[in-house]
Amino acid sequence: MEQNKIPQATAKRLPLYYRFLNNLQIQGKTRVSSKELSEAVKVDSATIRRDFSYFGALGKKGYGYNVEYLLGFFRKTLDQDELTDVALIGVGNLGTAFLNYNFTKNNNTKIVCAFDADPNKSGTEIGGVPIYHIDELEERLGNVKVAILTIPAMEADRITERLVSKGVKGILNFTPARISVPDDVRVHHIDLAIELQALVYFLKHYPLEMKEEIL
Amino acid sequence: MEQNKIPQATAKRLPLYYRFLNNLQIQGKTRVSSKELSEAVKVDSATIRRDFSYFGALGKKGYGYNVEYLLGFFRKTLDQDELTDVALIGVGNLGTAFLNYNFTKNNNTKIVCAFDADPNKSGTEIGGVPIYHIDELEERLGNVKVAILTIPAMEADRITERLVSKGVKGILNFTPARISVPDDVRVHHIDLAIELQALVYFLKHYPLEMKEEIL
DNA sequence: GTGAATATGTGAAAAATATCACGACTTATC
DNA sequence: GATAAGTCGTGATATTTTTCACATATTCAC
Repeated sequence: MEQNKIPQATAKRLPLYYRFLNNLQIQGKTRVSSKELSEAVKVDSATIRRDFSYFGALGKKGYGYNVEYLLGFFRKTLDQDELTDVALIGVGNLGTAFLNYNFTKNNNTKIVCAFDADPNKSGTEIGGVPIYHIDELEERLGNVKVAILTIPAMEADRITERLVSKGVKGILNFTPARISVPDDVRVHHIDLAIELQALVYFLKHYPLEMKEEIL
Repeated sequence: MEQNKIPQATAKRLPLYYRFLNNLQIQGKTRVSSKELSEAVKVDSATIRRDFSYFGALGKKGYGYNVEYLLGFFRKTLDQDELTDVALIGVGNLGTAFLNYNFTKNNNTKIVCAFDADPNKSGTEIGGVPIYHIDELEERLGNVKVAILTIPAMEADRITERLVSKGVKGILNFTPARISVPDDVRVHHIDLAIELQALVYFLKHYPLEMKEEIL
């Protein structure tokens, strides 16, 4: 809430910066320049400096940035200290990939429950996350505010409605369906087929430019 | 190559438009307005009209767009008639999700081969796609120009190098690693952990605005 | 200390993207 | 056919994002 004057483009890069700073610290590096960081994350160094500058003067001229200080700052900014609970809907291959991925390690998010329509999956667990039948969604969801949707497109609307009426405010939607939600619910779409098609389109129509990094 | 004057933001939306037009045709609709389309794909109607206008006057004032005509136009524009072969590297949960997803149905892309380091997977196939051992990459890859990377981050650099030296020009990178490639190779990063973190960040810091659709 | 090298932070400019708003044309209705 | 309603295509404008380029400050080597 503090300053939401931070451009969205910047906000989207913060987790990326955070992870690389984390890597640097693990490697024992104590300082880093915007140029080095730029090479690592493939973002223009001026953009990085600009991004950081929205939070104040975090670096030192002629020196660069102190890794530990910067990391500490971002930890607070990105709320790395409080864990956000997440629910996963749809335990197919994609859903399973999420469950096996240990988000908590580098992230402030944790998948606390998963749901699937297949009764054979109910009662089991993957990656330590219990899987419930989708019919139990309302009773098992608790106070979770964020959900990952990895179900068939056909069911997206119905499940979304149920999630929203249980108070979910953020949805990471992997289905091709463009779901409708109230204004106070945020949806990020990640459409794998479209990403692939867009890549192919760029390859054919935007020949060898000096740029990468479109996404 | 024709006109690469089409803005990249527009180009990224084309596959989305294409898919929804396809749905409309299947539903038997013959005409559609930018307003209707807008509601379906959650993109401002003026933006849609602007996007379309880069390709000329595709619609009719007072009428809207003819679904069949528009679809035919995009089919050509998006090269839906020629199939692009794709290789998949890394047959874990995420990779398997891709193999089971039938891209060819609505898309102009086809995964023709997959590779994994696990010898138990070599020789098998998933979704009709043969899986080879990663050691056979060079001999089995053939003339494939696009690859999907669903492997552990640690191996990203080495595999990328091998792909690039075999002539791959486009990589859809799902690893958290930011890979380095020559200027004529295009990489799109999709970083699942970062997407989730960004969503959480937006939820906490950008309270209930009237906008959705950040991604 | 001193000079060279390094790197930030930012005003200003550029580029990219999104939106407004309206003239022009089409369709539908009576 | 005349009127009303609907919708595109686009000039103009607004907004967002990126990049340039440099004054200013710090570090390093000797």
